[in-house]
Amino acid sequence: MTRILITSALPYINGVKHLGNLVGSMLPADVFARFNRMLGRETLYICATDEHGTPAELAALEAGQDVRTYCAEQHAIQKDVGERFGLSWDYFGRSSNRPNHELTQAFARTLWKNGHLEVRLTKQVYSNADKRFLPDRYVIGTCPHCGYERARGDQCENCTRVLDPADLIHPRSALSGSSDIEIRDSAHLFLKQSLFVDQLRTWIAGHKNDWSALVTSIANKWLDEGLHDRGITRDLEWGVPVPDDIGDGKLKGKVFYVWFDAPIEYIGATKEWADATGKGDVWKSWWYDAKDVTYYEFMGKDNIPFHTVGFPVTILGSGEPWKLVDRIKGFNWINYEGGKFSTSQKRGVFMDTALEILPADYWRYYLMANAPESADSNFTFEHFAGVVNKDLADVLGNFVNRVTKFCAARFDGKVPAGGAYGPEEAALMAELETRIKTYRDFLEAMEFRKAVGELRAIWVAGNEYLTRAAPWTAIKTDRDRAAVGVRMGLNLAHVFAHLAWPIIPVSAKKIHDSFGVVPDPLPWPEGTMLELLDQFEPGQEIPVPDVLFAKITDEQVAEWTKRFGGEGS
RNA sequence: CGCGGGGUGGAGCAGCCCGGUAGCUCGUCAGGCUCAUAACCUGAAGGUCCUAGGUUCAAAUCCUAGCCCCGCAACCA
Repeated sequence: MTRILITSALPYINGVKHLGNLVGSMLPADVFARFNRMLGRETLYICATDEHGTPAELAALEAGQDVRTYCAEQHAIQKDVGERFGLSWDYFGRSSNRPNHELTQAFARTLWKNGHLEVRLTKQVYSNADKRFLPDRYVIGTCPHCGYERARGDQCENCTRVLDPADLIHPRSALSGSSDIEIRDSAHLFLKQSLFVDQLRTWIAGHKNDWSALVTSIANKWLDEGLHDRGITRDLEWGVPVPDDIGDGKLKGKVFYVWFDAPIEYIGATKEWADATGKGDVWKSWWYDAKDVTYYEFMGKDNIPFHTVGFPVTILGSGEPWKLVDRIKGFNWINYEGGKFSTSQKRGVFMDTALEILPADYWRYYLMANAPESADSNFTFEHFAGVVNKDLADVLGNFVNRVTKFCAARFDGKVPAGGAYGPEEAALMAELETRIKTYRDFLEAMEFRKAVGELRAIWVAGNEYLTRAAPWTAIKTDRDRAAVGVRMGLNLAHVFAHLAWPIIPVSAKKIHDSFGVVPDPLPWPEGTMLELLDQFEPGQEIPVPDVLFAKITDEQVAEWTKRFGGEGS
């Protein structure tokens, strides 16, 4: 049987991620992992913090902390908030941990041995004031083309021309503002990506039908523009050191570029998982010569080039049977109240503050129902409140509430006996059979927006049925008829919770608590509709659960819009 | 001519690959029901499918040109 390996793009270490980061990677990966676990498939969902690179060093500097301490602290924070969001990763590792160091160095050694790396002398900007090399974007100066005074070293955002830091007039450090900078020669390792263009093209073409247009078009774009050889080392302190046996000693004190080591951490974190759970070498069976594994990656569109070109070159270049990704699920952006989410400007809703105002399931449902799959989508508190109130509170929450309350009022809160399912129930079961199949197919295809739409339609079918069965009317003349309606209603609530579990696990569990259902993960509801919808023995007590979803008020919408930097702030 | 995505009733989306009288959710209006979180159910109104050409018996769907919005543009992650 096929094993399912899932990774979501690694969240960068510099602070808690916002909803835009979440919706494109970790959340859909989690939903998909839960879905696969429900189906009884052996599933491994791996994630980790991406900790190396200049921004981490700078963030640590700003926080007044040693970079190691900073990363350790931020990792703990992200792990905690992720878990509180219900992210069910099997392991949440760290790219700075030992397994990734070892694997990254091993991959580099193999690439070196295979002749795919070479040492080149490059010119790097060094700031004497900051005592560090500056990446292009941290050098600012006057644009030689248009005279714009705040042009960055890589590009002038005024005239959009691509620049070299050496072109800038009056170059200075973006960190300290010091113009005491110089150009130094620095040796670096380059990965000869250009050798792999044909292989990549064939590989990508082979996935034309199972990757989205977004993914293949971005991948092909990079190939079409000509794949440059890529520098994979940096003049930094914090990172995976280049081993002495690579590059004839010319690379002493350098580290690998964060984009070289970060994807390898997918493998590294799997080893961390195996180490932590006493599984020894099992980690390797997921990655090496793993023909029975289907590997899924989830990411925002900014990450696509690195997963369709960068990381695959590392794998292909090794010449070893490491697992290449099978299915890539790419997402567009989610914008915030008409603008961009911004970590630096603290604009938008972040995972930790989101949980301060509402439980995770509200966010999980909304984000999956509006996942930016075909185009960028826009988050507004108004829209959010509308969707949550309608779908979660009115359609699902109210359904569970009305059926359990009626059961409590008229049947002592016990599954009623009497009567038998008839044509009305048969029609409902026929509809649900189709819809549940459709829902499952959408989840299987990672079409989350459509899946949630179908889930909602399933809930609506329950409300429609209840209106037709009208046990509150039937009970006046035909107690058995009313009993049938209530029994079916209770069974529906139970099945609804099952189906919703991948998306809103906490709420699903709340419903199940009333029905005395305990397994975790829950099995996917298999079997005939009759088996599914006639599960409870008459007489079983069904307590009325607390209101599942409180409605969001207009006042809250106004307050949150203001508080989180929306329009008018 | 840098690249990619998008432009469909008031809002958010599906349909476009494989042409055949425009579909879903919200919102609005009317009705029903009264078990329920003023909820649920039924029905209705509302669209030049960005623009202009072209192909075709027939185009939201294919082709051409243009306009507008968003993102990316590789050593920033």
